Amino acid sequence: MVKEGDRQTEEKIFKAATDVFEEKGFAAARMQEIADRAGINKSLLHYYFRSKEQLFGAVFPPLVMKMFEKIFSIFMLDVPFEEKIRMYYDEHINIFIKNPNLPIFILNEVAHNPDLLKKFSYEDFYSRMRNNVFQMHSSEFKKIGIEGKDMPQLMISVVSLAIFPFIARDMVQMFVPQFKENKAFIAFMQERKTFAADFVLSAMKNFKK
Amino acid sequence: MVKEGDRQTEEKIFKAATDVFEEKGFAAARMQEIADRAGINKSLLHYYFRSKEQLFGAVFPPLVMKMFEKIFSIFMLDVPFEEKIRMYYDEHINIFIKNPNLPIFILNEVAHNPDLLKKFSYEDFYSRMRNNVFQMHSSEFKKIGIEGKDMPQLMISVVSLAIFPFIARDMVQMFVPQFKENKAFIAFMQERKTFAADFVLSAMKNFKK
DNA sequence: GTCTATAGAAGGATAGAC
DNA sequence: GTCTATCCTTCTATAGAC
Repeated sequence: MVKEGDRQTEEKIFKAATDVFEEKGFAAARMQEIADRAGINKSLLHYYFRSKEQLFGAVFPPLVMKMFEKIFSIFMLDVPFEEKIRMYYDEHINIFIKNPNLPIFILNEVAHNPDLLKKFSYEDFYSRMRNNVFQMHSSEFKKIGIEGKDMPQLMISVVSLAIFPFIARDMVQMFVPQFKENKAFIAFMQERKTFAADFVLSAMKNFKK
Repeated sequence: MVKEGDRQTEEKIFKAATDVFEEKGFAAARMQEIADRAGINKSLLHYYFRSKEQLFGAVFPPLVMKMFEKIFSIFMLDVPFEEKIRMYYDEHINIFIKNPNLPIFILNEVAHNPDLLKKFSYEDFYSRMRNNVFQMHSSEFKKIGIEGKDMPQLMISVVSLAIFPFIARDMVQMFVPQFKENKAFIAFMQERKTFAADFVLSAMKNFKK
């Protein structure tokens, strides 16, 4: 029978590991720091998760889900495209305001180890989403000259506008020094919800003219 | 007097270090691997560049310049905005096709050590660029309702569309499996030069209607 | 300037007591 | 299940011969 303390400790480790990996990245993360933040010692880490790799393997997938499930769920909704776009920017930017280094962390880890994505099988989401989005709005899209082959360019553009500012935050801060204040940067991203939606919808309106 | 061999060796080290850091990132890069690729041994690395940090410090700034000087030089040109946008996507995407992991590398390193940007003083580029771009095109912009305060949102959007696909390449490959073939991904990015330009220009055309 | 050999430090992992 | 002590490997860095 599992003691109550077990789950608690495992939970503390999991939380600490999530934070440290997300902040530092896999290569720079230290088991010592994870142990410290969890309020235990290194040995106990290895008792619960045999190795650094295993610990990372436990922590990583939920973070990927946190990053992507909103995209999927929103784009699969059966609502008008404009509403979908506005919902997407609202909710996804909210997630990144709460987890500002989630995107750079995930994308950097994946870039150095593409196998990390193998767990998330292609059929699960991606093809379904791409096809459904186009079919749902095909009549809207046809009017403005957007075809199935344009979908990748379009979808990637939509997502770019939400995620990139968080990835390039330090560069953005050089460009606009006020954003060194966290408050100001967040205000900028709040404003971006409507800016990005307007931008995309406006672009699509007369794209093929 | 400096021997000829010196510069050659230093150059080989510099090149090897650039490659390894760019591929692996600072934390995961190994001095041994740099030495191997340079065709020398570890001791000689330390003879030329006292420490890993110093070597990195020598290698990093030129890479930042490679990433950004095109943005600056093109946006400072005195040509119509549309031409500027098309030139920008053409040239910047070309750079990333040749250096696909430059963006994720730089942005990840900077995110974990913001001091890396201190060498690139704010006054050098950023404020000049932001102001000049707006003033150059203020009459064009005024017609379509774009104001000075919109500039950060606009500029960041423009850059997002070029850089993000390279940062998120593995995700993009899940979304469009064909892009696992390098040829197909590059074709996609070639096509993106005009897609992104059309997208931005179309968005701006009736942004405030 | 370049090498071999080795020191020294750090970090991941395990043994064993409680 | 948790701790202390310690091992082992990896990596950075230096000493010293040529």
